[in-house]
Amino acid sequence: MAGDKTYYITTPIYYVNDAPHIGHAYTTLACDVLARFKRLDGYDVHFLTGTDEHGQKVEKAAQVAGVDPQAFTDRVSVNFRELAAAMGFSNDDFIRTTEERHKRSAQAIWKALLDNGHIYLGSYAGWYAVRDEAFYTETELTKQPDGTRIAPSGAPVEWVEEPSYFFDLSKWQDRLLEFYDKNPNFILPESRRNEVVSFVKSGLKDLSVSRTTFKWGIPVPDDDAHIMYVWLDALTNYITAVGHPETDSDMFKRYWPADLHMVGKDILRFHAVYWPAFLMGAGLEPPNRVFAHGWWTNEGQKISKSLGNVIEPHALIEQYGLDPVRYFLLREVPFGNDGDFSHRAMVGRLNGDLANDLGNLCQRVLSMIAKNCGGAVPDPAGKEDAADEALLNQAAGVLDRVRAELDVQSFHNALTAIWEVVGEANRYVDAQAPWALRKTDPERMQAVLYCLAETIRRIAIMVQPFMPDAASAILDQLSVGADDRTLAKVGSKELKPGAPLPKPQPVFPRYVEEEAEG
RNA sequence: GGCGGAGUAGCUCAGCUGGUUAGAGCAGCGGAAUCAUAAUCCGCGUGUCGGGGGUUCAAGUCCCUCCUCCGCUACCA
Repeated sequence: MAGDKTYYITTPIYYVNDAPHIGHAYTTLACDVLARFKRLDGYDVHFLTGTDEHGQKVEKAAQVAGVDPQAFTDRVSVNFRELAAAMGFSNDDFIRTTEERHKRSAQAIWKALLDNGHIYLGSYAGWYAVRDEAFYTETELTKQPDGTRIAPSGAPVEWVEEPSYFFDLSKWQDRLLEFYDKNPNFILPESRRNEVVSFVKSGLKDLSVSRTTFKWGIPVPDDDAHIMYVWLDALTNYITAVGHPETDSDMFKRYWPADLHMVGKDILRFHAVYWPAFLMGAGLEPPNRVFAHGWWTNEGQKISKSLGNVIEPHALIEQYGLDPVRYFLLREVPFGNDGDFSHRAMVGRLNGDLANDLGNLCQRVLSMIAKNCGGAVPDPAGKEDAADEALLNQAAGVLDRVRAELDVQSFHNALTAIWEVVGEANRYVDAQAPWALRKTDPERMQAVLYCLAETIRRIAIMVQPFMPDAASAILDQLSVGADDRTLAKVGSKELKPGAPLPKPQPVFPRYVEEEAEG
């Protein structure tokens, strides 16, 4: 039913064992804004998120909880669905790697890789610490005076060999470099791209893609002694969700390759190196882009469980409101950079940008209309002048900038561009002084208020992807119909003079500090 | 160690292939206005553009060097 423009965007699937925190919310939020924007821009969007449920950590966590792994993941996976609901995310699907559709898909990609000669059985050898149940590289180890080595954790290590299937990653170096070269925006930001390119240039080793030391995973086809390496399993979710292994299906042909995999910088390599190699090895196209965003600190402090300063999305929403939090996360920090979350900065954005600039703009204009125009859309009645056209044109023209910024995931620049219009509208109010025109030239006052209402309408439409509820509240107050809120409506005068308007309501209440004690 | 990035006003940052008196937002100070959520608008910055050297008619913007900070340098995900 939708048009021929499609947009497939994914979050990473979150490791189900983690408690949802600001990082998860941030990643999915960025995708949500892009998905919403593209939908408003006429795209057929598929927006995927989900949970990664296999692996040794989950197996152990389930053991500790005294339940079987499936029951355990059934329980904790819900936490991420609740996060999505709380943050207002508009994902079209929520995938879990323990679902049957995914098991089929993962085993199919394995078979394709095997059939194409990219997977072989060998043995994995390395320094293994029994106590940590982990392998370590030579460089991570410390040599002791007696010649033995110990892990960073202090655990003794031993040289062990175990059978393992390998993916022939070493053969993909040139093809990956060629791919990066031909697709300069495959990895963003550019600095991350440089890191990946230099990593690949330094040489690739074949990748162990099966495990025999634990059981909680997808069995390797025709060899139950092995389970698939969690990353091969996990990454495959992106194609499972669009119908793989039915690569001839309408869904697969429609959405693959994905337009964007959004990831945190910590998992870039898996997405920018392994994943395209896996896909090409299986005869499938790599995605169009992987964007690696940064991390948040809390009041200048690195966030960690041991410091106890983890930021919970629910707590933020509770304290500041959902839309202000969404706005802050994408406006405060250039997307791609690390950023700091502080109460002071949050309140500054909320009271400054939202309550004072946009919220008050709406309130002052809508209440003047309510009081002086009979609670209906004002009638410009041929009293428009050049200043009006200038403002309206700016409001219409900014859409192209917003679109261009979002196409490179520059959320902060997109918002800055919209807020330039907000600022211009506030200056226009002061310059036109409709409260004075009320006595001297009521018809001109109507034209001014019409221009402002129309400008606010355009702003609100563009704000929708970022702050769906607030934007909706503004558009409701302008009596804009549900079908008239697309980006296609930004550039034309849509408000009908005389159309009745509801009573104005403040959209962004100021944040008032609790009384300081003492 | 190797590779890469960064160091610009109190704070957060823009400044593309070198070219008018180096910019924005926030914070601060002064003023105007009163429609509005005491919100808005206007005005105010002598910044060694990390240090030093060089190329050029001209450098924050190119080259060399030094200092500081950060990221990557593979198999827990």
